[in-house]
Amino acid sequence: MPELPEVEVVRRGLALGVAGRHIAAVTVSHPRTIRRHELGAADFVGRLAGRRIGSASRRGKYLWLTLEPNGDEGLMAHLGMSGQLLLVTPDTPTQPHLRARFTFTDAGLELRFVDQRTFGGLALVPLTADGAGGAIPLPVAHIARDPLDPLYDPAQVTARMRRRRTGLKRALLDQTLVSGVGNIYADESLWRARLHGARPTETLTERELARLWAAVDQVLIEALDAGGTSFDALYVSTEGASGLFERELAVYGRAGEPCPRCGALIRRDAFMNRSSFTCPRCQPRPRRARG
DNA sequence: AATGAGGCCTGGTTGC
DNA sequence: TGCAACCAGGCCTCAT
Repeated sequence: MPELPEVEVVRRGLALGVAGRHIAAVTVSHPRTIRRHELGAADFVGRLAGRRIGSASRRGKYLWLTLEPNGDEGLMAHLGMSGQLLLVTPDTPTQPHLRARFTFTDAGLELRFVDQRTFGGLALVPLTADGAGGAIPLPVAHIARDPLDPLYDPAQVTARMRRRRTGLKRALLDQTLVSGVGNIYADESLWRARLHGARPTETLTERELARLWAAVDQVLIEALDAGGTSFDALYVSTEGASGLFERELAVYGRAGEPCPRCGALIRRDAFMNRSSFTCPRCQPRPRRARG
């Protein structure tokens, strides 16, 4: 599942593979893929042709390519659950779930958006000031900075978190509080910090939250170093490579296996129509639980 | 305003 | 064997 480390791997691939190149032509083969591009496929395709790509940026799980000459527009992408941005030779056979295709004037590798479950999408969007001298796509300007952002401020996130009246894991997954963390890295971070996701946010101490942010940083960086987590092979880099972090997962997807720290059996619980994995001994469920 | 539930999607897996 | 139900889950919309 693409969360922050996976998206960052893809961003790096795009920075190396498409920055500075001129788009020749674009084709869109599934309308849902550009559902966030309000003016439709013809507008999307027409406005991209001939544009030069500037840089590849990211916030949380969103990434975007700035478009020149003005740099005030961007091609925004979200991978959803199964989106892939692949750099392939033009003669590569059409993938079963190919949704969009970008060719370039230099006849080098082309860019393909492949997305089995179509939760992902592309849109051509205006960029707006991010309040710190940078730019951010207007539709995602409300997303919080992520832990790898130089301007990310854990003390501020701690303060906001303690004002919430919700459960810890729910808050950790809220992209307007801190972005980039999804179900896998939320569970891994909570396990490392020995916190249960059902802790009411207002009961968390500064010390506990400091422990959590340290764990989040660690998990994200280690996952990035491993090239991300390719839990069901739906996530790959621009070169088609799987990430290797799955083998490092302590709890996610490991129900019934021993906790790597204490040996108690990992449990799976339903949470928000999905799953949460915890160690019952390292992360006892609080008496006053929320979520 | 803040919080939470529901819906969108497809294909692999599971159970009958 | 065949079919239906289930599951993965990020994020948007809507209700409270």
